[in-house]
Amino acid sequence: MENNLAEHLDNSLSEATPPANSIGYQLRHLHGSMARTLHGFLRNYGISASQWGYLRHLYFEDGLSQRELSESVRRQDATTVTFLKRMEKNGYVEIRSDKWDQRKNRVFLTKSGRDLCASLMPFVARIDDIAFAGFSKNDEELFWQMVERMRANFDAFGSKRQPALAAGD
Amino acid sequence: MENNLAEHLDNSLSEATPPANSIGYQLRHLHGSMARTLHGFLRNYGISASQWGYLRHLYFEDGLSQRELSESVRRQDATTVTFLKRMEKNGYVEIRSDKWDQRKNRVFLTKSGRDLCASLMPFVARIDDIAFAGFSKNDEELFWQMVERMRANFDAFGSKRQPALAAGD
DNA sequence: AGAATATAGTTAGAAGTCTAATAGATTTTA
DNA sequence: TAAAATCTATTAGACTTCTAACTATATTCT
Repeated sequence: MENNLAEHLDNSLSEATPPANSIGYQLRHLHGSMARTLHGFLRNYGISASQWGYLRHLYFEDGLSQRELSESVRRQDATTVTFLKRMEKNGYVEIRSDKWDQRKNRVFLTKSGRDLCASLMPFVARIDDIAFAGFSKNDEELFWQMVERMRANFDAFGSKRQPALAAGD
Repeated sequence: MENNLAEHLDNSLSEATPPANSIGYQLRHLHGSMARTLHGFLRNYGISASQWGYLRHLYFEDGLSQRELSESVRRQDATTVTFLKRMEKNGYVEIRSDKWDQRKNRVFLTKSGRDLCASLMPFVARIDDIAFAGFSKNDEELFWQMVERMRANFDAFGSKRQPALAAGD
């Protein structure tokens, strides 16, 4: 992949793009299909895809503060509060106030939460197998690189952002 | 890309996958970065990314029934109702009852809605330029193929679905 | 024609997410 | 040390989306 960002952007204040050709539409569509499949796996356990994201992270690393957890799963602090309330009520997580810093809460997976994750994990892992079915090892690797590259492109654009489109132009 | 779906799935009731390696996490992350960028473009116009999806579709094809519109943008009928109420109030769309079938409404973009789309379109089109910056034409093409393939994989799995994981296993 | 079925759109209610404002705890600075 | 700034979590309110139940209209079948 060559890196010709500037040029690439310049020669294309492009023409109108039909929806189905846009990255936004396609990404959303793909994400939707994936989420539906995941939801199918989790439905019977009363766990949403979003909750699964939290639980899985805690399965690999718990004892995080709420802030750290939020960042790990890329959601806002406020969203995490909602998640924790529900999962604590269900007995899957436990929240203990940090010993040295009274502001912080530490989030732990309970035995019950850990067991749940362990039993679900192999099934959920199939999501990835389904996604990449028919991909060569090489293509799979390439796909990850592309996704990484693309995300970096957006993030780079976001940080050195132009002074925002004026409204009414 | 070879098509060895069945085999691929069989030899992998895989081990636990760390979050950051999962397609779910990565897709959501990428989609989030993209959506934030899009939101930045639209913010000053008081249009959400979701609304943009509807408007853009109508820009290319209006006169659809609500049902058809919902399917086009892959949202539920109920969601479309919410969208239409707001956009009609803002004067961007107009709803006329179908002449031959009283159940149906036909959705049209107003002059004002069409102008808005036209002025936003070139900016929003940059989203795709940003996404693919640094990609060769070939890589871009490959990426689309992979996305298409992946989505097909999920859809295929969804339709011939197993009798759903029993709860409590 | 009249009853049963199907289709289009709406409403109600729940869940998930975000932003902005707030309260409490800790650290920095004057 | 006291005041100011910063950090952590929470609350309040908005928005988007979904599912399920409902209403109105059309179509099909006997």
